[in-house]
Amino acid sequence: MTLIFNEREKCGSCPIRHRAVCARCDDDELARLEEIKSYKTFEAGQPIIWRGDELVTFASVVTGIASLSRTMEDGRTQVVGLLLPSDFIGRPGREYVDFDVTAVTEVTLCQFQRKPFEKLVEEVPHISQRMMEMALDELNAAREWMVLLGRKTAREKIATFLEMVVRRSTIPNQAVAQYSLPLTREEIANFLGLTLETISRQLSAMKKDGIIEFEGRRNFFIKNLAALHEASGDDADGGIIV
Amino acid sequence: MTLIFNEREKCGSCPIRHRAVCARCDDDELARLEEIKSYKTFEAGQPIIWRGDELVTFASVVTGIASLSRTMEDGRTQVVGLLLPSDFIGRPGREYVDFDVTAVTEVTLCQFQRKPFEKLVEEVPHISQRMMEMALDELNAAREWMVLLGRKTAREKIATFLEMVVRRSTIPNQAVAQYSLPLTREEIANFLGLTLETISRQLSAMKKDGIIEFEGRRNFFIKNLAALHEASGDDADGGIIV
DNA sequence: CATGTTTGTTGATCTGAATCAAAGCGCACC
DNA sequence: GGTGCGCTTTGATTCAGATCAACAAACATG
Repeated sequence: MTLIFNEREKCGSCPIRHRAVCARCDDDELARLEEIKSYKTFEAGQPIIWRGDELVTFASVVTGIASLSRTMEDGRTQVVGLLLPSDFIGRPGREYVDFDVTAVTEVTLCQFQRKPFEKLVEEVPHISQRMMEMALDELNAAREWMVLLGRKTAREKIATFLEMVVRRSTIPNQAVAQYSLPLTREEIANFLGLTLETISRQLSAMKKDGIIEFEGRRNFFIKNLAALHEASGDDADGGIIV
Repeated sequence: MTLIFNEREKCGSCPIRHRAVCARCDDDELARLEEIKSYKTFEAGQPIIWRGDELVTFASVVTGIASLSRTMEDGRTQVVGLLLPSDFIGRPGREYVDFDVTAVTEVTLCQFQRKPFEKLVEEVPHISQRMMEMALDELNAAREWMVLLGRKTAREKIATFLEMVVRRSTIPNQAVAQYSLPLTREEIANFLGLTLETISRQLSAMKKDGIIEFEGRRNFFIKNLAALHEASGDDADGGIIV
């Protein structure tokens, strides 16, 4: 459903396979990638790049979670996406960065130098095809999120968010059905277009309604998945039709 | 700024040049396009395709305006984008349609058969490159809109919308500075995540504040561009950095 | 050119979420 | 195992925008 939480793949040349890049690369192409790549780690909370910065490298998230956001002059901020392992950062063909990228947890990136990477995109057709597909997937995710932001109630927004966390959990430990919120209340609020108090209140309400159960601040169980889905405002099978 | 209102280009093989397709095509490629294309016209208000429909053709808007939207089970609807001449409809690699497409005005499409078009995308590298760029542009537009939907006030939303109309007007007749709303109050509301009453009230308020002046329902003048921009909540030059 | 129909305005009232304001809880750090 | 700080919860109040309800203006239609 979203750019948020994409499927992960292992890759020989790198701890993860960069979805956009190496899935169909031959040895020669992989070698070219090796030459222009480097790793960099950011601590939780650190900015990775700011809107308006000159774009000097592209990158793939290797571990951790980063957020893509925009902050207005008066401080209101909207998170427009989450970046998970294998997600791509950067936009071939642009000089400047469009949104702030921030490390939510500790984040390791695999960076690629801009010019040689752009050359690669131009010369290797399957890379631009893959990037097109990724961009279209993210576009769909962004549009789904527009519906959430524009038309859903606070409760529906949170239910949708929880469903997303459940659906995209790294380790789907169905046995216990225990999950973990990747974000603080405030970050969730900025992602859903609400305030942190509203997040807190709605989570409490859903707890009271027997839909979820918390264990500490981050960990939770789903006690009633059907009710959660019901509360999300999405039809039937949560956008399997998409 | 948005997918909405893209720059238009003339094209020999077609009343418009399909931004994604023919900009860099050679004669052979254009000939292949000719073979798989056909025109179709839809009346204002008519649905063009529904979410969930099987995707059988791609298309480029030739004339008119179409909207991309999602309607929830209870009727709440969110417009997630407007499609203008030269904008592309469809998603190579997908079987089904993700959002409803509706003719806002009378719309003429130039349609391409799906299979041969996908083949073309695979075989002609510059087409997938162009489509990637388009998708990335639209992604950016969608994310900007997410900020609007999630964090802007009613007045800011409408000011932003008016600015967009002004910036992207087909004929920038700066002499008179008269513009025309492409949508009804209700459509604007569904695009901005508001109700039609709020649109009407805010437009009246801006009229009272001497920012705009109406002539009939659709036509308006900007009396105070600086104030309009001020009201949009965007910084400095309206996202030229983007 | 009267008449119905759709679209837009304006007013009154309601309400969901924001805002303002304390507490409470967890957690890291001495 | 306190002590302080950053999160989180909860309560009271406000307010922007929704909702409900007329009415008016524009437009199409016979």
